[in-house]
Amino acid sequence: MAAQKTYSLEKLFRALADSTRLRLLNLMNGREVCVCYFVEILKTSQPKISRHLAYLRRAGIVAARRDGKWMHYRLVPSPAGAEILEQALNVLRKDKRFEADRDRLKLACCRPQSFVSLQGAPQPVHLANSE
Amino acid sequence: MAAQKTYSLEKLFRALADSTRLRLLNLMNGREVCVCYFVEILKTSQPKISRHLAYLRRAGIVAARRDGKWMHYRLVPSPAGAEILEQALNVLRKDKRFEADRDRLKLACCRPQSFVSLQGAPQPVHLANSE
DNA sequence: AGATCATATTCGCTAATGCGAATACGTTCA
DNA sequence: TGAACGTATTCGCATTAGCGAATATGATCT
Repeated sequence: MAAQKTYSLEKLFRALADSTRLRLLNLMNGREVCVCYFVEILKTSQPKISRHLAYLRRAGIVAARRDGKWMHYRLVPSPAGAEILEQALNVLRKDKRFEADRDRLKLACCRPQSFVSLQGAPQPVHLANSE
Repeated sequence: MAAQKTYSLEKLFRALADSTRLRLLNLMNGREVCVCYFVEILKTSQPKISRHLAYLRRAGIVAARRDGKWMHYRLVPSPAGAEILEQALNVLRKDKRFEADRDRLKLACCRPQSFVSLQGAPQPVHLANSE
């Protein structure tokens, strides 16, 4: 349909060549997550998170959904170069540094009341179509 | 052994986030190739090729071997994040743009005499340990 | 040793990237 | 409507990456 100007693989790798974006993707692996959770878990400034999410969105890797004042992000089911992305997510799953992020996310899901910034925020929701 | 300062995955993706480097890796997939062949096939300046090869070498993805005045490059058997790299090479194998490079390389191997820059140059040699 | 060849590196320069700070936008609720 | 909240975007800056041109290195051959 759309003629891809540059090598799509290069575009994908560019999108993956940043640790903040990798951490975001890792957290989105299997669930739809609200921006405020990213900010809390990664302990990073909100504009920075937002910019990287926009980057991933433009790259066609994630999709956003508005829910009142909250924005939820999830992985796009089958973007171009999906095998690579799947493989990357699998590697992240095994990496201890990224596991720590996921653990903190789970903790925040269990006890959102102990995180000031998450009061009243919609919790991440597990996605069905992910293995 | 060596403590990896940055996320190794990020490093790998950075190395793959450039079309020249992807084309080089594609040509090295399964063979050890002399620099002059890269220059001829990619129709790119020699310093540019050399710099990108140095980048891949520093990233631990390829290794160099000197043979008189010629330098041969090949993929390192099992670098960090090998699954990703393998997957990437597989995607390149299916991509028509990259296939064209490989076709030109094969042509150059068959008829090196018709390429001025390849006179007397050692031909690419197929590697055993690649599937 | 000097010439030649293949390859590597250095030197500006330009363009792209990532960031914090500030600000704008869109929604909800009083 | 206006205040408050969550999120997105803009701005200015510093760092990095990629490039062509020139030059350096290392090997071979006379």
